Amino acid sequence: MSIAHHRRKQPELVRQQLLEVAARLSLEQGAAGVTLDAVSQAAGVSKGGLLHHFPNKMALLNGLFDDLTGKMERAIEEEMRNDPVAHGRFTRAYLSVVFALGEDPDAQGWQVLTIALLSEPHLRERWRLWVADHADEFVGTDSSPGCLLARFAADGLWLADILKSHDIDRAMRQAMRAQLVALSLQ
Amino acid sequence: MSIAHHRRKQPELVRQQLLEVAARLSLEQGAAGVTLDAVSQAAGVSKGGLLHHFPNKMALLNGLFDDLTGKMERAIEEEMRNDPVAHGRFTRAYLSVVFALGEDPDAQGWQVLTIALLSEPHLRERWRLWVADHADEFVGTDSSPGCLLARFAADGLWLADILKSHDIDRAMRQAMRAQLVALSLQ
DNA sequence: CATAAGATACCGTCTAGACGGTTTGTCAAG
DNA sequence: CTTGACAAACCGTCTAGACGGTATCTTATG
Repeated sequence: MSIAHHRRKQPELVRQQLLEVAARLSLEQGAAGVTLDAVSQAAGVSKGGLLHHFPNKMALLNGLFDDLTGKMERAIEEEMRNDPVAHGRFTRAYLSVVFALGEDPDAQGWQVLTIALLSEPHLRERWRLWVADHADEFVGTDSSPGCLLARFAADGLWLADILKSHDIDRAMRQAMRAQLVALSLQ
Repeated sequence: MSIAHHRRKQPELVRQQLLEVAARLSLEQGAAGVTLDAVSQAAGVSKGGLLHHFPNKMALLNGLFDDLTGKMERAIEEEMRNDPVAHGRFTRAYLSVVFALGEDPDAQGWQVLTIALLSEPHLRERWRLWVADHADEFVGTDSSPGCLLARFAADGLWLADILKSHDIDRAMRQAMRAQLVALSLQ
């Protein structure tokens, strides 16, 4: 007899809400803040409702992971399509996405979430696989020391963005990006 | 009247044990594995004993953090003393320490622990401060784009070491390090 | 140098609450 | 009228921490 029982059913929307809320909570309170109670409550759904969409907590975290890597994947593919040079193409797309991440305020949550995910051993392994798979796929064009270094530097910048430990102005960012792009061609 | 009551008291050793065990647990089971019960039991101390040395869980985590940054600090100072060139001296010391970290199998735990620590918002803030302080201290010699990039790349490599996502052979590592040292002089 | 007095280093038990998950029930849409 | 989408109550386990007690260590004093 609750309100939620009477409202229009919209499972896909609720599912999305749950993922979004879980991401926000991990941003604000760290990985420990992502509890079934907290997530379901903040999403305006009962715990039973949450567990209907994700049969257990791991499934929720995996869903989060899939969501993130999916977006990343698409952004990278998009960038690669617009790059005529084969050598280092993946690396440049990667740079592009990571740099964009640091500049878009919307994407902030995205980043801290990644840290939270990394603290879960199972998800760390999944990420390892993701990276290894991509390194493998583009071994012909993106395995030079220059490309590797460029991607490492991008990761470091991404980490710095998360921690907000340096504040780097736009000009500096662009200069660094140019230098890394040059590295990717090397 | 337990055995432990009668054994020789050795507070400093017990304290060290507790920190060591906590680090090991976070390595093996992720941040969630670091519970007062697990740590105290694995260290052969009662939970009361643990809470005598560290009045609450946060104090234990802070202790871990202090331990790690302390070691890092000393290693960096040591390296800096042996570097005659002023420009980029801190960056090169940083590179040296981070590269050494990836090569020393003993230091493996060190790394994963860092991830676990980063998932705790309070400790993430402490790390941010650590980085910002050092960047500030050496702003005269280590704030060029080259130095910044070199340190970012080192962080990226460190992340890769944690995830074991790439396996980079020794020659490649040395080549990359040489390139980053060159960057630090730029 | 012996020893009493206090400080320090623990131990073992207990508790309140949080957490992941189960079960049972209710409503609505096709 | 069956099934998918939830709600609500409940359970067992785990966790952080409080607490009171006991054994060892240190230091000051006679």
